[in-house]
Amino acid sequence: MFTERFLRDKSGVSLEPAERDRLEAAISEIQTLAPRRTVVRAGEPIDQSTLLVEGIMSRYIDDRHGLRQLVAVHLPGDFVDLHAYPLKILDHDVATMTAVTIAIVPHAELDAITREMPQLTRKLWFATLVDAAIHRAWLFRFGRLDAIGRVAHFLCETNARLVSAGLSDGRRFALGLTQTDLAEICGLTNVHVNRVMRHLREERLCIFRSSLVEILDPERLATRGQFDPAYLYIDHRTPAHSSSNPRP
Amino acid sequence: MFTERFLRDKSGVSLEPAERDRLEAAISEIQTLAPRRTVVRAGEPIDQSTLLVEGIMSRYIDDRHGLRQLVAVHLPGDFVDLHAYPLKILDHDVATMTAVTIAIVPHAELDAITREMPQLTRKLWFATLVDAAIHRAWLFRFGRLDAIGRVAHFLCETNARLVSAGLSDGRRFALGLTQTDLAEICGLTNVHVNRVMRHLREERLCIFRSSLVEILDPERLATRGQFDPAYLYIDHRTPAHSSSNPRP
DNA sequence: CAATCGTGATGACGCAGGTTAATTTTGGTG
DNA sequence: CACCAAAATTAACCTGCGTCATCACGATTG
Repeated sequence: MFTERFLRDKSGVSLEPAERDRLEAAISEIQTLAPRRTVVRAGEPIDQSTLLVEGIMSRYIDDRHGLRQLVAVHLPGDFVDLHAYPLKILDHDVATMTAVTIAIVPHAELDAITREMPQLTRKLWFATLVDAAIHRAWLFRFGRLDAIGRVAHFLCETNARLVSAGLSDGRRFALGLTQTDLAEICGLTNVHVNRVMRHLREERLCIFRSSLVEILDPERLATRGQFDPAYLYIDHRTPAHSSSNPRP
Repeated sequence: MFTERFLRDKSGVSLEPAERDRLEAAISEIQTLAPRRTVVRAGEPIDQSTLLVEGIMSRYIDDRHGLRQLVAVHLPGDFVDLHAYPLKILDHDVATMTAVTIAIVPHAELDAITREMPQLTRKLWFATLVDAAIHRAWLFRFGRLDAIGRVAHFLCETNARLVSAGLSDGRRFALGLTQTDLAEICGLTNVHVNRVMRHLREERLCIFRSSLVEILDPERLATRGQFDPAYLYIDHRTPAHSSSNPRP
């Protein structure tokens, strides 16, 4: 079940068994990739999309001098570049951050789905719009929050998404990112991210150890980052999947 | 023809006559609204979407202290909150910036369209994804550009979109925004936007006069803002609509 | 026509975060 | 276990932009 985490817990769009089966059948291939590999380049026509099964991926835009701005971070269950199906050409690159497992879905299969299953089509559309909502939250983060707030907001967001994927218990989760990665995500320098992490540590809000993030005080961290999870469209009627394996 | 500008010049998704007719038929109502009115509030369920016919609208997220971060600016032809159709509840507010004319499309009509016209559905989906691409360009603007670059980038973007809507000749366009509006858009203070405008004026790049924007040197302005219009998905095979009325 | 208000313009000053550069710690590997 | 590269940490210094304050101008309005 490679699509197991896709749209899991999303409000009002949980997949019917038939829809999930159809999506599984649409997968043409499973791949594993090494960390920090570019998967899709901006401007090149593509005819398939990538469902992230395991690991972390990113989307970014290069500036003129080769520095990059991350515009999205993707976690297991995300349909990373589903938007490439209607767009055909992307405005950004897609890359792995950690080692990953991905499922490839050819656009021809999506064509068939849109013809035959309008309800499932609307759910796929929904999935791309949650990504857009996350873009907007990032815009808020950049425009309204200081450095500490930005990092706090990102950690709250990632925690909430990982809880929904069954990969965090709400306080501790594995995240194979460096402080420099965090800096690219939050639009800061790695030096300043380090200052921020020290602050969060001394305030007993959060400890970041590259491989393990530990949120000591979720509520205060959320307040500091003005984090309100509504934009993630997570259905709270379904409790967190305690059956899953939050990695220590 | 209220939908006349919708998806105009967008690469590969121009509407068939039958599709345009269907969309026109889906409009339940035409409204005119005063400037600076909130149209949709975050968190409230909605069952209709708004097509902007005339004027400028915005989408924004409030912070805890009531300050707001703009996350999108919409121009004539934009389907402002089409994403509310799959999402049902929005993560942000929608408001007018100038006086506007809007067309209301009930979600029940969109239901019918998704059931009956999968090709048109894909084009509607496409339209929401171009908005997401613009979000990403804004993230780049915030993360990688200084104040002058941000304003330059926004002016280039707006010019390109207005050209495609037939509302700019590529050098001059009407834009009913104040410097304070620009500040909210670019994540700056109005004071600093004023300094930026003086710089752009003195460098002979652009003159901003609230009601009229005049781009003196499009190429250098684009360079200064690292502006590459690819993310707008405008089809350049179709030349600008010289038949339309760029307002002086 | 005085009063008010929105918009634009400009100067003085302070600070959050960038820049540069070293040093230490960590984790992987032969 | 010695070695090395990547990551984390810290310090010293600098600057772009925010903050606060004031002033000018044109458009409304009583």
